[in-house]
Amino acid sequence: MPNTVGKPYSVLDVFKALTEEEQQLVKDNQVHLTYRKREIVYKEGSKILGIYQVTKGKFKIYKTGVDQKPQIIAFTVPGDIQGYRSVLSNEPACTTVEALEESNVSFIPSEIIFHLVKHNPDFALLLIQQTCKELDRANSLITDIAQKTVKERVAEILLMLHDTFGTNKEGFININLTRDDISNIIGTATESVIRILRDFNSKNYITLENRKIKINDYKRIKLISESI
Amino acid sequence: MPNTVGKPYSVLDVFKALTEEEQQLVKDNQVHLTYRKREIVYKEGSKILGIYQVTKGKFKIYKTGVDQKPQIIAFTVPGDIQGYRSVLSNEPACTTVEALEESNVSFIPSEIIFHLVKHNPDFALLLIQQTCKELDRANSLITDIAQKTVKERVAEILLMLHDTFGTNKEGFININLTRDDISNIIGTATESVIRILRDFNSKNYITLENRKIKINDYKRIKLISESI
DNA sequence: CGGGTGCTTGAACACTGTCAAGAATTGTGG
DNA sequence: CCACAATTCTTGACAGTGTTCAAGCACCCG
Repeated sequence: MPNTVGKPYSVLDVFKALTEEEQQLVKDNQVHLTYRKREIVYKEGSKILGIYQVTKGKFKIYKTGVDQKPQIIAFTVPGDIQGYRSVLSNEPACTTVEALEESNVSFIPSEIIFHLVKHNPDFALLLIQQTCKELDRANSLITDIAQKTVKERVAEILLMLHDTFGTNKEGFININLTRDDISNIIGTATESVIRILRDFNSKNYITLENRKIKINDYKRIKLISESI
Repeated sequence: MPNTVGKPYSVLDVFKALTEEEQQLVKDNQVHLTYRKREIVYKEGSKILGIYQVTKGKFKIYKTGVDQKPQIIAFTVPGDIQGYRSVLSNEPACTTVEALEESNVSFIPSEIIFHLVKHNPDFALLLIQQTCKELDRANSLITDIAQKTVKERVAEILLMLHDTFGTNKEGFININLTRDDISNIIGTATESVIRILRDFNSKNYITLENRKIKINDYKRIKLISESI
């Protein structure tokens, strides 16, 4: 079975199941919000009043672990919805959502979401499928973190970032993460990430330019990520 | 936020949302199956044709990782449903389900589940909530494995097993796992688990009797699990 | 009661984390 | 837009945790 951690993030457009009337209902009740870099949409433990669909930009999703160290669980891509777990289960948020750059979201109040789930089974089904997708990814991440070495995980995360966010015209991955962020994805020390990136760089598998990363030898990185 | 890995498994009875008529439909279409120790309900990658509700016994749920090494993702308790992700997303199973002891399940064909999701929004909502619960647990497990030491994880897993499966009259945890199983939950070498269990045993925090484990000093184990 | 599986231990060593210090980059206020 | 402050990055040395390998023992099942 191929793991799914390394697969690019993809999104089910859960709203495609809506009737025109329902789409209008969403439109009439949604609120557009803008977040600047480092701004927080909601915090782990807080009550939230609706769901957030990302329309532009990127967010990191994390939990707070030992000694307040954040553990990054996921990233968003445009189209992603966040907060629906908390809303539908009527529980406090179990993760924090923080903007990585200037980003926009559309906020849709809980009542609307409940109304849609209650009246549109296709919408409910898509929501279940989206959750299952996330669960599958989480399970793969567990397996990876538990079994792979730090070097393998760094390689894997590079591929995932590459495939999820794409590259600019020079081939650099379209995301601005600190070394610390990367270490908080794979659960290791910042220095370890730095050393491994430097190592890949010196072997020319990747090119580093401050926070920008270009993958030169995709196949090689792939092999490393698969413990070969 | 308290982590949820250490919390005992609990189950939402998703079928409580059914009307009498629907319950009868399930009853008329379900099939009761028995599995002996080590028997496999379904394997990662296989197509499955319905969902399985555990009525008696215990199963371990795992993914296959590097070098075929299994990574245990979860255990079942009676009432748990398995396979619904695969069914509802119409994708191959992403985990393997294997009996830890003589166990019974009730198999309910996909069509019935789809019918219920389509016609009973409360059932759909419960399914979403159940999935969200599992997702939250998975996220906590990621954070734990990524950030805690092996000793802390062993302590945490002991508490989880204790709280999930309870103890017999002598105080031993009601589950029969090999050291290898335990190492496959927390992602470490079998020898490491053995050494740590021996250490806890020698300090009288726990009592070992072959595969049976009794927690003598719950508070101490709790402290260890929280990196204190 | 024999074979297989699982458990246990020791020793060597590899990997990763921690600490500290300095360099580079990024962000901010004027 | 510049200068300064703050943050992030980098490197080295070292410690410690955890893995691997190997060998022998214990338990359990047929």
